[in-house]
Amino acid sequence: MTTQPQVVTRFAPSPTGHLHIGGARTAIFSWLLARKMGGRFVLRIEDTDRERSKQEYTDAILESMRWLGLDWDADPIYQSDRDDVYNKYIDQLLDEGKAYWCECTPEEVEAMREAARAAGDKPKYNGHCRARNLPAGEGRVVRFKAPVSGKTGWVDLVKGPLSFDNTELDDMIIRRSDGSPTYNLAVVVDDYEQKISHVLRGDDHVSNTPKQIMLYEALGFPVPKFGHVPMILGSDRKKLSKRHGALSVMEYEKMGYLPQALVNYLVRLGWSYGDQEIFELQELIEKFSTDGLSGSPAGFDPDKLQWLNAHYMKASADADLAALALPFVVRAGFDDASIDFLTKLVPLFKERAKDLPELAEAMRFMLVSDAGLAYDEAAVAKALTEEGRIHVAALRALFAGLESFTKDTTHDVMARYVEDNGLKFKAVGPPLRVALVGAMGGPNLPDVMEVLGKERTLARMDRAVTL
RNA sequence: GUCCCCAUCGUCUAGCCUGGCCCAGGACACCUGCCUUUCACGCAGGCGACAGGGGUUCAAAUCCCCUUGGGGACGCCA
Repeated sequence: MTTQPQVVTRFAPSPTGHLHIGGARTAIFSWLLARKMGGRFVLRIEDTDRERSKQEYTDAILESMRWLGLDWDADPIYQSDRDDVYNKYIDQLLDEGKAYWCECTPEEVEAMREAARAAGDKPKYNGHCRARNLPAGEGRVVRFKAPVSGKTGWVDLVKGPLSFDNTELDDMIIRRSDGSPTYNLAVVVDDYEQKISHVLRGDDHVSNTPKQIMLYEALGFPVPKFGHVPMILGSDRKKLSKRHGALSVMEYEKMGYLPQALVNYLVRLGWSYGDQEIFELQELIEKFSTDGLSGSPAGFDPDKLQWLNAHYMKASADADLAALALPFVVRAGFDDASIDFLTKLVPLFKERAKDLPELAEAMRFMLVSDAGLAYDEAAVAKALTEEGRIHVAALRALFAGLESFTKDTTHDVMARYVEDNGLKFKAVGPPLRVALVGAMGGPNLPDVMEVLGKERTLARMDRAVTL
């Protein structure tokens, strides 16, 4: 039986910072494509920049991936311990006359670029050492002998047919003077060795693609399919980058967003499936296709992320949301809060918050001690009038006689009280609310009382009438 | 400067490939109303876009060209 060539995608971060949302989005797309096609998703740490790469960033990136729910199929490979592999291929290119040693200094090359720029051309290396047949030597780099005519093109998964005139490209360095490979060489070698079939990456890589295709061809490797997803723009329509407002995935976690909300938001930013907005992870895998990817850049909209976050909070099981909220509750000053109590609180509050800090804040009046409850002055003035206090006191007496103190029994007591005295609910609701909550908003009173319990409910009412 | 890409409501987008069903649909945000003791949720409405100009065609958001605007890339970074 014949098998389809397996789909293998990859995410190849460079550990020079945390995983930011742009990187996270391409990682998600790549992961989705692999999962959808029943293929493999692998990781590669591109740490050839020895100056800026840090292990702690690698760890943080992997942690963010896990948090987002993206799993990978093999241990990540690190480019930093593959120099011999790269050199093997560089030597091959050298042997075949497809690359050459160059002794031009960075300053000299810069001068060439300046000259080209001045002439209105694209800044390029001028090929000074191309035909000199220099041997290896201290301080020398290896350059790739790029074709000087013709075109290099491919059919992009996102943008369709794309092509570049080879005269646009120069002889790129593939091996630095310190012996390490440069990005373009290392990517090609690794994508080949990891058998990557589909490369999904940011738009900022399109101009690297022809260079890489040349390398694939020179090396005799099959060329994978490429798809370039547009950048994420900030509110000022500028590219979102590490130094320009791109927040890291970790920061969203700290701000109290749920991973599924971030994933859903990021996926919909640049990808669509008809009019659908909400996608569970499993559904995303079923419905994802590179066909739905948009070719135009998208602006980041924090409001919509918030809306999705609110949605996923509402959709969460109470206990799960309670666990998620716990750290935020602790941070709000209640380090003795228990998951059990929070689990009872969550159903009353999850529709009233868009993120975890808001949730913790909304629950504050339930978490705080009865004596420590803060009363909003305006609310007290408005609802705890003389008449209001009379109702609170009367209700207090009725509640005190209750055997079973549940939302149903307290509700019945209130209903009967209102009816017996020919009142409107509006006359007793607000004063009771202010007595228990300290303010005018919040969940249904019977729900609040049930969770608070009889003792605490009465304590708050006692305190309120003396205010 | 050179090359590449992109262009539908404020934002994300559907529609564009395979012109007519689109005087353009959905979502976020915003506004109004309903529900409710309150806040929120929810529900029902509303506001709001085919960048401009030329073509092609009986017919263009959809195809072609130009202009404008935006983005990206031009590294011994990735």
